[in-house]
Amino acid sequence: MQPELETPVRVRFAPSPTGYPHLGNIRTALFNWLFARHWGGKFILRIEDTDVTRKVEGATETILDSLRWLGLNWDEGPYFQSQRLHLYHEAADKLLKKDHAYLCYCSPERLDIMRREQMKRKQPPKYDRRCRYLSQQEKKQLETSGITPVVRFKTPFEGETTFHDLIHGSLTFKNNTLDDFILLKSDGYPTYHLANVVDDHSMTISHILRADEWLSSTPRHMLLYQALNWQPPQFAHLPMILGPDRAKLSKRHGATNIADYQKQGYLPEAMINFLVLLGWSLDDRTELLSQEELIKHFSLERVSKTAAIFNKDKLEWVNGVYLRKLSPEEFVQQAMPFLDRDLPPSVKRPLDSGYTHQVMPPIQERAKTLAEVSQLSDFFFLDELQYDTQLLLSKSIEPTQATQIIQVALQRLEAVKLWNTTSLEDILRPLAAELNLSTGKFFGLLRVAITGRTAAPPLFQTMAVLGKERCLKRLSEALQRLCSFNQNSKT
RNA sequence: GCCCCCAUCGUCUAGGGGACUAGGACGUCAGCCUUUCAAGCUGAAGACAGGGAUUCGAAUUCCCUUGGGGGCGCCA
Repeated sequence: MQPELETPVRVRFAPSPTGYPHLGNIRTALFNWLFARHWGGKFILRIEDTDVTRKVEGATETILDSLRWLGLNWDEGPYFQSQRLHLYHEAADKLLKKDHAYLCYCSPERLDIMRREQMKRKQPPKYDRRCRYLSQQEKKQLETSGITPVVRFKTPFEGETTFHDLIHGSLTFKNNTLDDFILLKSDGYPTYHLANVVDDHSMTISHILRADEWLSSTPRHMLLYQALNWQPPQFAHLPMILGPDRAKLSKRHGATNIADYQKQGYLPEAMINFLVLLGWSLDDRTELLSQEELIKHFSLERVSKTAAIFNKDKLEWVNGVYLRKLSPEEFVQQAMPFLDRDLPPSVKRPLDSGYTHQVMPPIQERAKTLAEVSQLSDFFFLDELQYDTQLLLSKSIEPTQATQIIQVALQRLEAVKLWNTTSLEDILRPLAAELNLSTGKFFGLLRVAITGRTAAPPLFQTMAVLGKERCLKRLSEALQRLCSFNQNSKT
């Protein structure tokens, strides 16, 4: 599998700008990139914009942005097929001249009707090759008819096409199951098959690493290489990434665009680590690999043949691991834009950097994505806490008792001079005993009063960061809540 | 309908004739730690799709069946 020494590794990522790149596209890009980096070859970017009707504005820029975000830097390109039309016409002319192709005047309507009927008769939908058998006279007539023809390939009727795939091994297709596919459309643009073969040849691509969905068009491509008398590259068809319903990944699977993952606060390193494990493994235990390790160890031999189902839970786990590996400074830096974006507008901007640094350490341990950060930490930033007063009343604490407890706590805390994690613990822990309460009950009550929720970072640390003033204010507010709650329940 | 690919725990995978009582990870469950949550630690449940064949021996090789996926466009 080691590339021949005389053929330098040149691989390409060739998306079409008809939508935003999804996980599968990016995984293909990643494998190509890793393969190039591993062998010291070139990673080439080519935009296959030959379908004028499906072109999506901004898609190319999104593709480039996504690759940049992930650090999948390219060495050449992006090339645009729409700017290379002369190459495809040249090849089509060559094929026409060598009698490997012919002009076809059939209308899309005729082809459509034909296909429908074939389907109805449960037959494989194939072009009937009508224009392949046109008489000289018919040809002349059609030439002057004003119809712009397409160019079709003359697929051999007999024989079979065999090629070697680096992942699947030797594969054979019977030629009579293929039809005369179109090379050049009537708008002058090439189809995928022609453009792909021409470009891979002219860019001296050494290995084609693409998704399995292309496997069945490979014999067509082989036939083209033969007809053009070109040496084909090596093929490696990568397993597909499927949605949880086992179907090809698409919009209805929710977030499949790679850009969405950026917005949701996944780190590019985590994304890469996760994606590489979808179809490749180092051994029987390694889950976490750095970029350097990936480049060092990546090989097609360890690419699996089976399609993988995208598993979001594992992605979240990987991302959590990478998030926790960040230094506190790096984490704050990464989290800032998300806080700025997601915290309620009532929190004044710009955010206090020093304060945010104090808040983030316990959040870093808990966040699976950066988008969760604001949600996990908003009570540190908010002036007014919104929560259900019921939270102050656990099964075992009565409203009057809760009121008393908070009053006592408030009293003691008001007197505190040195406000830090240890001093708070030194005061509150004995107080639990004094009140004859379990720490769980006591701290739990205070936690709700201080944070407005039952699950939060450690209490003393939280209080220390919030500061004395804010804590006392929140305790008073809790008392008020209990007060009005008592009145309401009396009436 | 035709052609092609694929088949190990729910999911990602290790496995290339004996090292398999089938290993790891996510998730799940239980316990520990603990002021809650998270993290961490320990443990548990959990798979070779089925049937033939080859072989002293098969998750591993071959065949069939079944299941899943992909392709069959003037889309890529």
